[in-house]
Amino acid sequence: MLNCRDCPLHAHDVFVPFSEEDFEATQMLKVGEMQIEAGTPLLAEGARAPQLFTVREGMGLRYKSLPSGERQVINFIFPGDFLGLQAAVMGEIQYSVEATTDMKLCVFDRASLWKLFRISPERGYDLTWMAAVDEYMVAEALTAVGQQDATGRVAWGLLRLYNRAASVALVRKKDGAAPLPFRQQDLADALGLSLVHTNKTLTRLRDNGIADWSKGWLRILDREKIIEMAGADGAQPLNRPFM
Amino acid sequence: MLNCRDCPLHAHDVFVPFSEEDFEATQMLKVGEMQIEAGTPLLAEGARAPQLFTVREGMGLRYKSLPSGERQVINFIFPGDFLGLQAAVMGEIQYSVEATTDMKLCVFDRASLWKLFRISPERGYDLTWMAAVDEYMVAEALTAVGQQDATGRVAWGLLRLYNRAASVALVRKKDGAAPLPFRQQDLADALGLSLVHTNKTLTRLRDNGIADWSKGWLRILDREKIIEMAGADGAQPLNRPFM
DNA sequence: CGGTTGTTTGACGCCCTTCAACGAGCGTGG
DNA sequence: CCACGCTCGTTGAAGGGCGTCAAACAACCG
Repeated sequence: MLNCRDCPLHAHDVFVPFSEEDFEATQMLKVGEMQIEAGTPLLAEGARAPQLFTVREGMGLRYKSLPSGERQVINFIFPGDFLGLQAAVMGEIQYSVEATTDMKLCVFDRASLWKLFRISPERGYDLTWMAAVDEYMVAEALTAVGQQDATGRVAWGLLRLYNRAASVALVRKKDGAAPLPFRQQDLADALGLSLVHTNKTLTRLRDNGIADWSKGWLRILDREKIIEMAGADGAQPLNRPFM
Repeated sequence: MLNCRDCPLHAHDVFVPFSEEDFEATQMLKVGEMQIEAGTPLLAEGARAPQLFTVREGMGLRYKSLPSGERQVINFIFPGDFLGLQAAVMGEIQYSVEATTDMKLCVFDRASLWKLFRISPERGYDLTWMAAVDEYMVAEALTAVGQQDATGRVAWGLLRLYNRAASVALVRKKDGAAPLPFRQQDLADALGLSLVHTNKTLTRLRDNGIADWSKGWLRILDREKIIEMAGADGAQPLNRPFM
């Protein structure tokens, strides 16, 4: 089992460095590792998962389904994301998580989560911080979906995905492209747009030399422009702890 | 200064009861009280507020502004809400909070928040819980705004507002009406709809005997129907701690 | 090579936005 | 006491952005 000290996630600047105590407390909570294949559901709405996960490799989707059968993608999952915290503290899972690519996960015991707060107040603080960052990201999505038109939303979505990929060093050196293993339908469900209109908007962004997402890779061609279209400041993802 | 033991918020079932230690730890962090008038900004985007607030009385809005001048209402503020946690852990405020009615607040010192985790692991755990609940609520809003049409969104918004008011005993006995001091523009900005269309949808709900929001009071006329229209289960707001 | 999944493109229509104007309520000042 | 201005709610008309329907294309796979 990989020692937390050797976790490759520490290499990335977005993540706040661990102290000696952080390593010990985190290691104590870790109960194992897990690998799942692309397409596998990891958490399901309404279920009672006894585990918490940190994503070490791979990407996925977090979404909520409606009675009508549609779904809202709440967030895209990247390495460093911590899954199940909401379920752990609130008692029941309110959303589903699915692996889009193969994933490697670290597994933590949900029942002993509260112990972490006692063993290491610093790590407890970090958990609150992580929850706050999650809320911030969802609130940003809500703002984009609620206030922007289709072009703005797609621009915002691509920029967010690119920045998140870049923050964990997934960008390809030779051409600055980020891997994006999702379907257009996934982006459409995240932005509250129809598949068809999402597709047409992506085509327009490509033709206009703004951004090109094809064959699973995303390149930002005009960063200035897409930031403006996304109604965003150019800020990179905020620093945050991970588990 | 009101002692935490005498806080009227304890009367409501939505809130998890305090233990003896919870009282002590909370009281220790409390530095004062504050009253503000309707219309006053409480927190402003980009600012560095040194304080945290628990709403004891009154209602407000939490929103994010775009460069274009529009705003997305992230959530409506009710008694029991804890404000500024995100700012405290993430370092900078990402949204604004405004009082819609007069408000009474308890004030906590931001700088000593991290101490709380050391003094009382239970309260630290509660803070994470509260942050998770916040994220859950924003995610629900995102789902409504992203996947529902105007009727569904307005139904969802009214139902959410009614339930939140009911959970802190704001419902008027004689006719089951909840006070709703907001403007139609506020609801429109929360749902990503234009003011005009929000108004027309509200009129339709009223004419169809679903819900009646007028003169600042909201009555749910057909609970079954509005739950179905909102694409929600009939679940009441989740139990949660408060500060 | 047929089946499946995902992308692309065109046509059509409606839900919602925008523009515009009026009414209601209320506080202020003459 | 009424006039005036301001905010908020209400209503009608017109136009377009985006959803829906439909079908073809591309890639992959057993």
